[in-house]
Amino acid sequence: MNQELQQAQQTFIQGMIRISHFWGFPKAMGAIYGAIYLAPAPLTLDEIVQQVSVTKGAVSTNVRTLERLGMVHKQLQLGDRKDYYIPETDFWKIIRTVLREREKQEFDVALRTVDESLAIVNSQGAAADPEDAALARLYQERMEKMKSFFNMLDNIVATLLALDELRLNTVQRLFGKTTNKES
Amino acid sequence: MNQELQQAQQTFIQGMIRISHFWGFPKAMGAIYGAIYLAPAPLTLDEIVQQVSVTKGAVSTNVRTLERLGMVHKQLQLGDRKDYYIPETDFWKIIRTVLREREKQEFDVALRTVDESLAIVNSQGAAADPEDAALARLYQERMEKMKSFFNMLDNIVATLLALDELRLNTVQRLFGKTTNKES
DNA sequence: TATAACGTTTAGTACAAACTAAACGTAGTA
DNA sequence: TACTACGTTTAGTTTGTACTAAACGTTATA
Repeated sequence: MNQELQQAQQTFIQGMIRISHFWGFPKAMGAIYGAIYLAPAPLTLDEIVQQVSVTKGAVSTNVRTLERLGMVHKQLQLGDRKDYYIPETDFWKIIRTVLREREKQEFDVALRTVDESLAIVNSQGAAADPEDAALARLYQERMEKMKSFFNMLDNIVATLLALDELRLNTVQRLFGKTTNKES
Repeated sequence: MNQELQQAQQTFIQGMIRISHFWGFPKAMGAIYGAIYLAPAPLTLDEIVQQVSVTKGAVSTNVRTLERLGMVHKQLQLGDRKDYYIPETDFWKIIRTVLREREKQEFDVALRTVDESLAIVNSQGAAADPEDAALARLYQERMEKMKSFFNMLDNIVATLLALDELRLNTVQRLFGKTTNKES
């Protein structure tokens, strides 16, 4: 591989590291995905180790979560103990998997937590102290408001997840045309 | 404040802590927002310190970023050096501000980084080595693909930011009705 | 059966980021 | 003018987490 290509790859990987870090994922994870994404052929664990400078153990764990998120796929061959990794290049598919695996759970937790607090407020009858009663009403109102917001997010995500690839193409047509930032 | 209300508040704040942490914000930030969100009256810095158990310095810095994200608002009174904080309760407004302040920037950075790598690949003429030439083509193809994806995200975010509150009501009507998870 | 080539697990380390405690600057107040 | 009551800044500490290095288990191969 010549000079420019190597530099382009490294720059790209640096970008992936940054993005990964920003979204709260390990930096190595971004680097690894970058390497696999640009590879002309399926990569083995040791090849990844060589390309990004990270130990085998770290690559092993990171590549596993990448696979869990549907960002890479493992390819196995008979009579060969090596694992070969290829990138998932359909980013909409990735987003859907990540939403399902990671965000969805957390949305549900958020919903449940607010609900739990709300249940505590509701559990008490009319408070003796009128000041407490007013506070209880405020709590109910505010918590209900947040709850319905979370519910809405939940519905939006659920809708996204329900979209099949055909409809995603529609999204792409909707937002893809207006390239307002061409270089 | 009676027992149940206090417990409800604490549970709620715990939830905010968790959510904040999940989204990569400081935990104290979530707690502080939770306290302000449930307060029946504007809170001063020292009152916040008392409600969430965090030192004044931490509250000072966290409340500032909360204000920058449009999640709370500072209220000043003449002849009073104290700062009074009230919550922003319009979550769609918050999302728009956060997108603008935080994610938008990062989307742009991501776009630029990929663009930069692409520029390096394009800078070199046809490679001497045919293998390098093939690799260069792959890089171009893959990087272009990611670039257009980022561009699309950028457009979606831009569209969201352009939505005024009137249209957001439409979103709410669209996704708000189907409450599939009532408790 | 020993050896080499895999991926995984684990114990220890390094680092970034959030927090605490305290000093600080400033503006009202006696 | 000293004193008090604020919010902010800073130096130091803590903590969680991602990483390294190395041991490990397993499977193919000589």
